[in-house]
Amino acid sequence: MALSTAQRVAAALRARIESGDLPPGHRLSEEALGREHEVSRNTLREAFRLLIHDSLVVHLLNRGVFVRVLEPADVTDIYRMRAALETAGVRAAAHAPRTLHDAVSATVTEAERAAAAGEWQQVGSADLHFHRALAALAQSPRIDSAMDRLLAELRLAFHEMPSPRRFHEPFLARNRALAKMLESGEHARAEAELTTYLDDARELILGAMKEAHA
Amino acid sequence: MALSTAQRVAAALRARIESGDLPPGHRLSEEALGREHEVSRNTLREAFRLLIHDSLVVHLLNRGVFVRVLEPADVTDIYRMRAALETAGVRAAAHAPRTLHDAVSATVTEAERAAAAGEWQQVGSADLHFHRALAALAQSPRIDSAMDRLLAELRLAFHEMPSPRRFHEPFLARNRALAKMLESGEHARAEAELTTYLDDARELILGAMKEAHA
DNA sequence: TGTTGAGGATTGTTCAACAATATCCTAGCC
DNA sequence: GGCTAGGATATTGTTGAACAATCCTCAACA
Repeated sequence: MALSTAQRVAAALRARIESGDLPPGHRLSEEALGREHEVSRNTLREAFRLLIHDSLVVHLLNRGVFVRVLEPADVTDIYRMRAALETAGVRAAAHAPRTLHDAVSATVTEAERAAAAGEWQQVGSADLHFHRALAALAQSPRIDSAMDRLLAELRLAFHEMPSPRRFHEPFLARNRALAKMLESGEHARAEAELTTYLDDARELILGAMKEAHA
Repeated sequence: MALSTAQRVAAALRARIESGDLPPGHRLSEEALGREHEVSRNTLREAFRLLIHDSLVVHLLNRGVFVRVLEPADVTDIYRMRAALETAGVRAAAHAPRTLHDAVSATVTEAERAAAAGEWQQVGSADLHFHRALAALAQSPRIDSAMDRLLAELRLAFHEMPSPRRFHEPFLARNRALAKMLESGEHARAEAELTTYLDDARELILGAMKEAHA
């Protein structure tokens, strides 16, 4: 067993949350989930703690854990921190090894292939990979894991998106452009573009959220 | 019951770690500590989880929990992420409300007062507060809590510092200068100074660590 | 209509027993 | 002498249970 039981259960729950099987706001009953996944309450609670650390769920005393509901303020906040981490990556691009640059280009290609196939869900995943690769240019394990957590949170907001295509399509070309700027060493321009890019993306998500709740 | 047994034990362990009674790298035996603190292993494990969240200890599957030991690579990494977050704060300084700017100045004054009193331990705390205040200019709760965790980790490295005064004294004036640049709107200059500032601080810590291990 | 309180359901805490795993020690081999 | 295999031992992982504390529901009541 390479993974502990709690880690295994946490991974399963994470998948169920990200797939929408366990929707935002849903309460995770200890008794029900313990029965479904065939683990004791103690182990399940340990799994919950792992998810809490990823802030995929929130814990309310004596009330249990709930799948996180993303408020507009959360989206704004997440994009602020993303901007900080991805900017750090872009600024360190000059000192990053070739493998990390190649990884950035690879994610753009991945997104373009998925778009050509009409797999807009996959385009979304590739887009997240692209931004993770940008932050990875900073060569910092702590930045990497912080990015992973942020993007996992953000995935919760995507559930409210009506049309993945309408959201992701405009960014395909911008991702490619950004990757090209990094390749050619136009770091200052890349940094400026990244800022407006993230501002635009944030506004699109906030707009969609407002629509969904109206 | 205001505090659970686990919280009480966690506080006791935290004190023992910070006092050096439980040195970095030391394994926290469930059986031994359970006997000493007169709690069951399960309760002790709950206490461990609280310490893990503060990253005061690390958990290795089937091997137990160990008092965290900071490697030079960790210090380098922490400073990379600090640079990303504090730079984000400085760049957002123009849009930050007055109260946040006042908070920055207040921490500088706090440090100067402690230095005048010869309380170099307090100067160290004030310095951490200063950097937290810088990051806070970004107005992002997630950045704030990430900074808190980074600074808590860094505190472990301070244990290896032979002379708090020699480390902190040179930065008193630089903190004041940085605060002044922000007040007067010299954002670009503040950003540049912050970068070299953090590089210098990192090298000082790395040097002290190398000395301690030699 | 709003409030109060009993009760039932759920989580919080702790425990001790059993299973799974790592570590250490010894014997045998090169 | 140094090294590897494998079994004894020590330690952590997991479980189910018991009990306490808290929240929620819903009916009775002012």
